[in-house]
Amino acid sequence: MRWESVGETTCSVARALSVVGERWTMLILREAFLGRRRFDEFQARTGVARNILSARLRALVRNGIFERIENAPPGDHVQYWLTAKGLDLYPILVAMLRWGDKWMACEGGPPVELVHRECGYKTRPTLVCSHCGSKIDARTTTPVIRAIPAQRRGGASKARTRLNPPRRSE
Amino acid sequence: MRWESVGETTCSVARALSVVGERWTMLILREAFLGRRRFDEFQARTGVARNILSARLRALVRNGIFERIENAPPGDHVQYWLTAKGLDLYPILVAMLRWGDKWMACEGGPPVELVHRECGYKTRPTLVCSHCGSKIDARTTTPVIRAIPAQRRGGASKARTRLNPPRRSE
DNA sequence: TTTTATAGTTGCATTTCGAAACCGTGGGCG
DNA sequence: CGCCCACGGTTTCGAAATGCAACTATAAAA
Repeated sequence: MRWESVGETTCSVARALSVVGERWTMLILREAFLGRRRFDEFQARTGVARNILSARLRALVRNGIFERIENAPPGDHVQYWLTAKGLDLYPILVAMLRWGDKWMACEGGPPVELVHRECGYKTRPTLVCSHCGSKIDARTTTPVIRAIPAQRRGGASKARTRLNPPRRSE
Repeated sequence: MRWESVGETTCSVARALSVVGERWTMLILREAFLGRRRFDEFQARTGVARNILSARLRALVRNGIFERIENAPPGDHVQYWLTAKGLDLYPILVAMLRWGDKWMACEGGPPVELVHRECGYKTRPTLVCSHCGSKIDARTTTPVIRAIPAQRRGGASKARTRLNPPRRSE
């Protein structure tokens, strides 16, 4: 299977990855969420090669993540603005930030912290249940398959695996 | 800049991406969170080529995401178990799932839903502020840079960009 | 003994990436 | 006018990653 066809799956994760799953794309988006909007800014901040950046930006515009604005003041430069669809990628970025902070920490603590402007305090955004409001993790959540996602091979006989969420001993 | 060196950045997002940012990796993890543990299961479910899968699994084990267990019952097969570090990637996957559900929806609604076992209800996990508990998004949060992340070029004079979070008119 | 299942590895054609050079437009300026 | 620079790319080309199929190794089953 080629990577380009993961977006044609019925899986929402795969579809999301078809938009943001390429190398550099999330780093470009990181810069966008930090307020950068120009080609050369993205290039200098992320270190991505210019041709790759060009291709990624084009794809992101095509996928409705960025809006490309020419002749934008000040200076009439080209600018890339996050759309509502793009802004909505924020939780993915934050989830990566939090995991990186926890498991790949630099010496001296996380280089970026978030402030929640509504309450004014530093925040470490957390995933909670939309129903009961308590914290969510892999152990306390069960996936329920609704549509059968196109079995690749027919072999669903005795080797059928259970769809239980993972539970380790530790 | 080569992709392999993004993990040496001080940015937590980049460091996270150095572990889960390769093609196929998140799809392999999706299957892991669905309870798959075996090589051929991952292969059949994701459609990734076997050599690529082999390389990804090796890297994930090296990075402490999977634990590789040989001679595991039943059947003495090799199994890949998520470690605590791996299980903690769940919010990233869920964030992608939620975004895909919202913006790349299939006809007929999302193919997978989540049930929160603690409360017993279907849940759509949401990111909230760890301090005040209200919903978080890109508009209501401000990043604060703590350590200066190694400027690539010196040009931080008048062209210095503001570090404001993006705000669109729409 | 032969077949099957599992977990890979190998070889090779194709695709993508990465670095640097180049290009086109527009402005500032002497 | 003629020159230089900033910006936003594109082009070129060698290097690396990917994708597919075939092959291997090991152990169990038939």
